[in-house]
Amino acid sequence: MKIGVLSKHTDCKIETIRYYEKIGLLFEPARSEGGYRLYTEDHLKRLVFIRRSRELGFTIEEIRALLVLVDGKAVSCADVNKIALSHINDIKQKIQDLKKLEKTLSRIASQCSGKTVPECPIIDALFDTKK
Amino acid sequence: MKIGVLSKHTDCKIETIRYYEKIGLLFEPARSEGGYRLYTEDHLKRLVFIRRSRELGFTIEEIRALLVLVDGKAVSCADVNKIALSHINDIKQKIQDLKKLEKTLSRIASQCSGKTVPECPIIDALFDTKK
DNA sequence: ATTGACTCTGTAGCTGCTATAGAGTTTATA
DNA sequence: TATAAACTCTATAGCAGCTACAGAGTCAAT
Repeated sequence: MKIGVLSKHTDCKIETIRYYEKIGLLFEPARSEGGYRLYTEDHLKRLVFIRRSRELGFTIEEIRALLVLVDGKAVSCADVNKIALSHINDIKQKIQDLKKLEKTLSRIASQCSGKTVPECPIIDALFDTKK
Repeated sequence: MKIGVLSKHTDCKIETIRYYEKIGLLFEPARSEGGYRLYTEDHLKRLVFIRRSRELGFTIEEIRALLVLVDGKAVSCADVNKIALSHINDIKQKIQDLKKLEKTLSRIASQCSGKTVPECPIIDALFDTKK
């Protein structure tokens, strides 16, 4: 399977596939006589894993850690669970932060009349250090 | 006011202040004989504005747009409101996306026994293209 | 034989900083 | 007054996670 085919199967850009190889997430594939990369089903499976993990917001380093476990003979579910739970906590934290942000911004914006006037409560609020 | 003093007043690293100057958010200040930057109260106010906006998640380009309005003679509250509302919508969208993510991940992780066993439902789920 | 589609490597760009290196300047102390 | 300490200068490279070139070579079909 050439890189373009793999790319279409995984919805992953060709450059990104080469990037994953470069940073060591994907094993180097065999090459054709002319030097084209030739991928196997194993590469496809692995790339699907990587893309799915990225979709779920795992960082490259987290994925690297997961792949070490995958590559190990016996996967320890406890290790995997640890990474996943830590990631879930990160997401929860981000949601909380964003909610707070949205509240603050909405409060500020609600003071705006929307008319074209020389003074603007939003701008004033941004010049202000107080929360 | 030298850059170190401005840095302390605004909780903004020296490198970041120089960076803001380089990308045109901060006006170039006067210089001392030896070439040190000398800031005024206006610079301080403007930097507070930038930092506060960043805290609220505005991007550099959004801040650039806000500053154009600030620098204009009469601030149109309608224009400012437009930028702010668009930003609030971005945040709301991000919250929704993260919530969905968390739900999916939690569902996957809940299937994990946490024991050290050879098979792992989290890993299996990551190998799976289906959501 | 030639066209077109594909792939190759290498490098630079994106956001918003942060962190060096190596030099020069200012201020405080001896 | 000398000198050390603290500060600042410019320029460049690095972070994540890709993406987008340029310029060359390869493969498949006509």
